[in-house]
Amino acid sequence: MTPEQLSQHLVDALSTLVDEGAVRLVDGAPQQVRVERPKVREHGDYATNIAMQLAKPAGRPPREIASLVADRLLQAPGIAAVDVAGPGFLNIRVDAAAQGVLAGEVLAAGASYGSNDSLAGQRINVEFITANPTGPLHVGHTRWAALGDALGRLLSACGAEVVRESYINDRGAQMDKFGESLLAAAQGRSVPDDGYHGAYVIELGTRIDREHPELRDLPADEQLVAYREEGYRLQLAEQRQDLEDFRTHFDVWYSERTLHADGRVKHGIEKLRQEGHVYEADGALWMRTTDFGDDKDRVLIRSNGEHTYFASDTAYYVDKRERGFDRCIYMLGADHHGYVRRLLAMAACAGDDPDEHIEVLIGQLVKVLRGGDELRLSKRAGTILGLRELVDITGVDALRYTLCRYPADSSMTVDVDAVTRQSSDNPVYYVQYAHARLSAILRGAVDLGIAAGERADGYDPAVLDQPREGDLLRALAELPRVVSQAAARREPHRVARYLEATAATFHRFYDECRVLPMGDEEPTDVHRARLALVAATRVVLGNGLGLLGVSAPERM
RNA sequence: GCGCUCGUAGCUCAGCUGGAUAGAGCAGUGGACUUCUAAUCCACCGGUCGCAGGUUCGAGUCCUGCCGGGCGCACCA
Repeated sequence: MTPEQLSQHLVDALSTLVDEGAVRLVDGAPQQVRVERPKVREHGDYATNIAMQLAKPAGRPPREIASLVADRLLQAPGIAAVDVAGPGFLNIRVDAAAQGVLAGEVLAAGASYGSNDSLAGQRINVEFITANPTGPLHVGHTRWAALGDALGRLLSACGAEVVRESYINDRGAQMDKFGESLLAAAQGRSVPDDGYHGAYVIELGTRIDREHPELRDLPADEQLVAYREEGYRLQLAEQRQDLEDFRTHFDVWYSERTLHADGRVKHGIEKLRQEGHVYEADGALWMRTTDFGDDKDRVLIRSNGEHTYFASDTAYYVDKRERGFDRCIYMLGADHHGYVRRLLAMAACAGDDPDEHIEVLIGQLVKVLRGGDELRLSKRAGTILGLRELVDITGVDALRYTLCRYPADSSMTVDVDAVTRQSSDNPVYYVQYAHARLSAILRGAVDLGIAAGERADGYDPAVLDQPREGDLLRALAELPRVVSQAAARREPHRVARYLEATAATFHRFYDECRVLPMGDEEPTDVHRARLALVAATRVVLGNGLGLLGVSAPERM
């Protein structure tokens, strides 16, 4: 029995009570009842506080309602016991056989177990890592790469149509500074103070000089443009390669330049003008974002005729909506949180509902410790520990998992030395080890000629009546709600935490319950049932790791 | 000054939109491998949930005010 099925039994029980007039509720019986897994074993397999919630509207003591629900619920199939406890909790125990069938359900669903249709029909655009193509990606980008990609996988698992997008800031003054820096480096001059610094600038500059000696003869201004463009091309290619190697794939790389070149900026501003939120003042063109909660109005076109960055953003948003996305998710660093309000106001100015069509997630910055000191991440100062270096040190799995483990809105510290040194007690290995262990058992079963465990119907669910078996079954039953909740709340870290808890539950099961027959022992129903449970657990861990983009090894 | 955000065990962090005795990992102490992977398991140690009020049957969680850290407040990108 899954929590969802148990919930339904509770809903049914309550409806019956309301229909019979045993409980009077103005709004009728609730459509949903949440069941939770108690921390203490004595509180049953599942518990609910529904009676306490209904006490006030029903005008009766919670324990009295609980008692009525308990009697009714006991008549539902698969319910072994229902107790009223404390102020009015319902503690529920589920029949072993009813619980045991879950292993078969997991096996039947296979790779799709955990997926659901809670977001079916939604077209979602997920934008993350908006970087300047002027240097390697740093740790902050890396966090979003892991988290953004995982969120994309989660939303897809909930049935949404997801497009992952990265916006390229390839327009503006910083691009020229980049070009100047590269050229200076190529000519052996020192890089301007306000330019880009770091070893990669020297390397890139000299590389361009080496590969394109013909640029030496160009006039200075053309030389600058050539360096800027070649540097852009090479740097972007490197970013993309680094991300692909990190298993983060973008469906669309969106260039800010093309927004202007294709006239989409003009179109976007026109759209806002039609909505009536654009005006001219002091020789500049403004958007009246204060109509929708912004602190002040924002300039789209400066009095000198140049478009602001915000104008590009506006056009980009309008374009996303016109490409058919119901919802646009932005994942921004904490240093941009001051931008949130105007983005939401901008969406409202475009005639949209900010609660419905746009969503901004803020990720706290990542601190990096190395040698006990905090590393300041400045691209210009050249003190960068990049995605590439981090991956080289820790490996893709460990880094992705570590970055996915924490909620985006909490700051985190990555101690490079610790990650390097402790690589064997990183939680990712704990989960992966469980998967490898499960795989080893299943290999052993094949060797012994017991293949029944792989089949959904090849076992007797009723023999899975040990506490550790029940714990494990209930853990497996959680995956669907973990996935839908993690997706709904945009919190991939819940998947990681769930995997750790489930791996722990499995390790305890393994410690106490022998799965394969020993020696010359003949396979029994218990062996076959436990094999089904083991196979189901492997499916769950494999699917969960997949949602985080982390590999599920067969051996370690 | 205004705004956003975070303060939970020695360290890194969870805490399932208000539930029962606040949890993991690491660090520390002590145990468990003749048979499926010991990268594992078990036990112990460890807390004024920043502080003070408030809301209610019930608050780490919601509200207010302080204290402390981070970040942001452009006709910059």
